[in-house]
Amino acid sequence: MVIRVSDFESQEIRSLTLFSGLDDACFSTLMRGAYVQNFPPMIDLITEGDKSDFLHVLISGSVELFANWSGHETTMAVLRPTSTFILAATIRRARYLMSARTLEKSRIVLVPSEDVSAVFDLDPDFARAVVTELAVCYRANVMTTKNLKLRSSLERLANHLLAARKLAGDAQSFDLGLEKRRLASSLGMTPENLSRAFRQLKPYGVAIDGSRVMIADASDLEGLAKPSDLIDESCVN
Amino acid sequence: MVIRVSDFESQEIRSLTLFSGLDDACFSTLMRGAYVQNFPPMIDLITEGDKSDFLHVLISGSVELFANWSGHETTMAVLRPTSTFILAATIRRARYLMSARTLEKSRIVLVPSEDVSAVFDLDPDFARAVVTELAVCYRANVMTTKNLKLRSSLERLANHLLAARKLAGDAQSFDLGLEKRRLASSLGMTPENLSRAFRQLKPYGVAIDGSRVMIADASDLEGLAKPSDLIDESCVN
DNA sequence: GAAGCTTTTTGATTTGCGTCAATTATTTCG
DNA sequence: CGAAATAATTGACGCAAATCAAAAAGCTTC
Repeated sequence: MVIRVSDFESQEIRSLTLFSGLDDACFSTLMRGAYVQNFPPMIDLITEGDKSDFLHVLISGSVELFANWSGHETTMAVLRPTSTFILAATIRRARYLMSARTLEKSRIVLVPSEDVSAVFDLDPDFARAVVTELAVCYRANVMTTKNLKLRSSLERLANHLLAARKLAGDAQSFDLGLEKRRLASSLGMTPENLSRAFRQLKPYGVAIDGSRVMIADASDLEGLAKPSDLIDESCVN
Repeated sequence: MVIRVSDFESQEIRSLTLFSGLDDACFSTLMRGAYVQNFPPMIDLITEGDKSDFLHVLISGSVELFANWSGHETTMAVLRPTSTFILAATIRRARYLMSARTLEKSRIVLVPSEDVSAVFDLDPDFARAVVTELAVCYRANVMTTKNLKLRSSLERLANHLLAARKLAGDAQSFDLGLEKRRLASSLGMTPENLSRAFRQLKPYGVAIDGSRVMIADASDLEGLAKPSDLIDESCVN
């Protein structure tokens, strides 16, 4: 059964950079073919290698992008609302390079690839929005690569914590927001190593209780992390 | 002094996917403001952190994209003709995330960012070409991340050699095409470790003499490398 | 609230890979 | 061409991080 996108959600989707510049007619075209779906946690949404059919928009909950090779699995990113995913595959009409699963109960809008393509040609503003969104994602990916190749796992963790703190409005304490094993995988390390890394950060004023992180003095941690806006600019997708 | 783009080079640039669909008027607009420049080897073209002003098109020679952090440097990619670079920064009008330098004597076309932007709005075909190019680059980057996170350095080398062999038309022997230390950096390893890795590949029929690589039996090496078109699809940029 | 699961932590051990240092090969350039 | 510089290789060593194993702590679920 197809479930239409509600007006309320429409509003929310519209607030995304990808859709904000769009004129009403075009936006309606996109939403007409789109449908919303609720998913329980740990549901596979897409599998790498499959052909892409829909642009996904995460409205609530959280989604993990991950990849497999030769028996190994790695977390590529953890997405939170409101963000789009697999835009590149949608545009290329190519096979997915990553798989996706829900982590929490999630609400997701699915926009048919053909509609995205059609509106792209119809509305120059949308075209510009798509290319901007893609450029942002591209740059985020470059940052990921730099992060992996230039930093040790301890430095990656330190920078992640500083970024998370910033996202939490520079709060003195904040929630980790995801399981530690997934954080570990996303940072390119094992859960065991992450656990030890947290202890190594104690002298820098980092305390952790469950999923609650407390950073006593951010500038202390920054001394170790050496954050750079050419690597750490917070960009979800 | 501004050097115009020759007709011959014009032809070559046009053959790029980015420009192929473009109508003549728009292409002329782009080329009118563009200029060509010759660079000796080892010349810094752009520096990460600087604001982007030009879309770069490599016509001949080769260019290294690299990044620095806290005293470390890593090779992000080595480009060969004909390819564009820093398209994402151009579109976002943002600061470069990577630096670039010539490796060989190179000929490069510089297209002002404003012109790219203007033609993007003017010509839907160009808009589509830009978004396609960007999507390709994005996907290449995702592959890089998967390569780094899912494979050991030996596996990365093995897959690189198989990809290079393919690029050389499945020739039994081919040139490495870049210094070993840059290859090492681009694969995320040290020169010393690369040297050892080459020796480890001997039992798999890999021989190396200077920059000449010989692969006796590709299928043998594939047994180790386990190449996947979701990671190894050859895409330069 | 206890039983059974999963996740996290901790410790012991191994290993892949980086670092340091020295030698050999290769390239550059006067 | 030969000297100097740069790259590549090799060996010894150390460290970061993975693996293995087991205990502890958190979650479910009935």
